[in-house]
Amino acid sequence: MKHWLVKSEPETFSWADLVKEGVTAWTGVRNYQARNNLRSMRKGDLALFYHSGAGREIVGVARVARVAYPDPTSREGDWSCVDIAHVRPLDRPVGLQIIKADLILGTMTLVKNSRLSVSPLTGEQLNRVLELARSDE
DNA sequence: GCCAACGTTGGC
DNA sequence: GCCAACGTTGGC
Repeated sequence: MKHWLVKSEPETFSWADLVKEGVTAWTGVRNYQARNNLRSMRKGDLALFYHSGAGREIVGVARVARVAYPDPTSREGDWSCVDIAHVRPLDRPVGLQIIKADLILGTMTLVKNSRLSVSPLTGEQLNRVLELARSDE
């Protein structure tokens, strides 16, 4: 199974919005690399949910509920979206500063290319985030 | 609010 | 095909 990180400005679409909706169409991606990542997703893949801008932290775990299909919000161009389902919040959000300072997480695509809205995660990175999210230190 | 990084566009 | 100009994103 592959793992992912998806990113959204909380003012636009927040974790709370996802919790409220349960499942949402992850539309509006207009970047080829991000689109190709969407198309590589398989049903059931886990995706960490990151708040960019205000927040700058990973706040929850989501799951791919439907594989890529044509983005209904796209009027031209070859764009895709997937459906994302809420799974559970992190006990403790993992902030960008923590991520950058961490040996394992420092190599995340989020750090290297902060603009990419859909990026892959290694299993090691996913597990590390979940570990830090439940740590009390 | 500023600026760096990145992607896209268009002139040549 | 190259590269300068521009727009967007996101961290600070």
